[in-house]
Amino acid sequence: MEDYDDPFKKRKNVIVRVLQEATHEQDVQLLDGGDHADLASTISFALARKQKTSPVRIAQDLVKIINDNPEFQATGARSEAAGPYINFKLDTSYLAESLQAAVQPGYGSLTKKGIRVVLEHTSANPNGPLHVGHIRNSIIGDTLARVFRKAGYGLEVQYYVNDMGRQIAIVVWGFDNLDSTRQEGEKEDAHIARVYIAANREIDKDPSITQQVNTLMQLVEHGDPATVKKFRREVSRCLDGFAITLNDLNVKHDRFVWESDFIRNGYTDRIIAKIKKLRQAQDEETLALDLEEFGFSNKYVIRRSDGTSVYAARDLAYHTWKAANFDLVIDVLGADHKLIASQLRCTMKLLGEKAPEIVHFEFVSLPEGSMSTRAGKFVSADDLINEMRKRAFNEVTIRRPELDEEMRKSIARSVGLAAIRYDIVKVTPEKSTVFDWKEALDFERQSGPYIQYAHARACSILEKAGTFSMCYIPKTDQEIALAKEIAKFPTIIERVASELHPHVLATYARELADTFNTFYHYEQVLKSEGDTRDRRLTLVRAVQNTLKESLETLGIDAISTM
RNA sequence: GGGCGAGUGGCUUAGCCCGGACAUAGCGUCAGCCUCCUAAGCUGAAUGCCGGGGGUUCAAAUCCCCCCUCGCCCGCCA
Repeated sequence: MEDYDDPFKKRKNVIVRVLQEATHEQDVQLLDGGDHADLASTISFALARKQKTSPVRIAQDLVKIINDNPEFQATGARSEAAGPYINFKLDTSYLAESLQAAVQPGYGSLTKKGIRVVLEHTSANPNGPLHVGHIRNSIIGDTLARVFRKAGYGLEVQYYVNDMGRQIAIVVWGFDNLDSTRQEGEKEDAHIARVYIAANREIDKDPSITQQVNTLMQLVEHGDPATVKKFRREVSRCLDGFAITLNDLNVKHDRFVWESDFIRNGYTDRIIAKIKKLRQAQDEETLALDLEEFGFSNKYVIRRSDGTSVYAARDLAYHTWKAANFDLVIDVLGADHKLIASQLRCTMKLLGEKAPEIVHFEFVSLPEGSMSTRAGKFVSADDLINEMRKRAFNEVTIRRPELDEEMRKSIARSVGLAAIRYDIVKVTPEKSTVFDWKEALDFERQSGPYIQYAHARACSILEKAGTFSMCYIPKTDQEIALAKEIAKFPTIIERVASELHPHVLATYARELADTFNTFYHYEQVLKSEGDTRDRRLTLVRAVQNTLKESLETLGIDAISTM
């Protein structure tokens, strides 16, 4: 893909070509030079084997050839041998090019790709409020959505509403049979959870209730108007509650897609008909797929013996619809969906359809064990948000007592949100985590507020600076270090979109803030004079803009004072 | 029992796909820094057989095999 014309990558590509020419090797991957250089090559080791010479000798010879190459000279880079390693050091021209891009609004945006992507995330069952496990899904999903937009993809974000599951039938049974009036000031989703938990307790006491729940499920599948209406009403109320939470988290969906629609519009029947024709189909009492040849030991059931569809059938119908309308399908799912997601992917391929890319994240548990809506054992996202805002408000009041209350409240909302989103997105999705209040409420060092603070500092300097002339050539070590960090941003966006790893962006934003804080400590900006002042102010403008773009891509407010 | 994921200083964590030059950072501990652009900050010190054992390689946290521990999953639930 021909993205944003990255000044660093441009030079790297030339060096790769020159190196290929000099060595007659195809595979000449360059690595990060660390402290030694901008880029480095270890090709000498491999050549030493073939040529039966010492790698040190080879490195020395190669450096001579490379430095004589006119194409290489044009990049402004120079190469030198350090033992067997070949180090490449770039001049600051690429930094100047990067900085010019970095002061522009929207820095980091890549060129439009003309690829339509559908991203599904959150999709929690509407049987109780979102908890800290669900919002790991929301925050990973929403961050990826922001990255994909920035990376130039056409994007639609969907929430798949499971409105015909057993859990919802239990909720409906609860409203029909238990004392279930809403309490004063109770949020809709919390109300649903209370009834759901109570209904489950009744079922535990009297298992015969299960029959009544089954009846409700059959009625809804066959489209009984009164039952459908009840299901829709409770699910909608729960979603109204979710909407408040998601809005507080700065998480946005473009469309809510209802599972039951895929029964009504005939998609599920159609997919069942297609599945029947597969060689792996077993159409007996139930309709199921035998996927053993693909390594699945259990049957993948599509239709029950009573003729009703199971979740898998509707999910296949939904994914077929997505595959038909988009170029790339991405789902963000919890680790508990790994098996069924790979069965779904396998089946989609058998049907000749585009299989979704799945981003799995591992579980969030509590110190006392795993969370359960059914058992009422969870920390709700709403509680977390409220606690975080309270903490942030206290903190702002201590630091900025002179600000009026409205202002402090507004800052506290942004800071609280930053703390939550960053705390969750900073760790790789593959790692299971234990929710820890103390850590979540931390506003220091590796936190969202820390990055916001660096941004606010930069804003403050710029505000005091007044007008200045842009000067894009960094000079001192601190200036160069900061410029190098700023220059990485577009590559980071590209990497996150291809690896589907949003924590990479979180790490980058933190490292950028670190580098700026160090710069801030060592180099005077406003008190410096002439070219130096212009140069440093240009850097501050570039870092401010890059921090802003990074924060906003993380769904965090880039506030200018705090 | 089988499948998937994780195991990195006291705690949390990056790097692993694509093997290279002293393993990233934070918390905590210790020692410093506000007549200086926002101290939600900065500097320095101590703390690592990168879960264990084999192997491949000039070179392994990274690749391969075995084992151990933890999490998730293996339903005519969703």
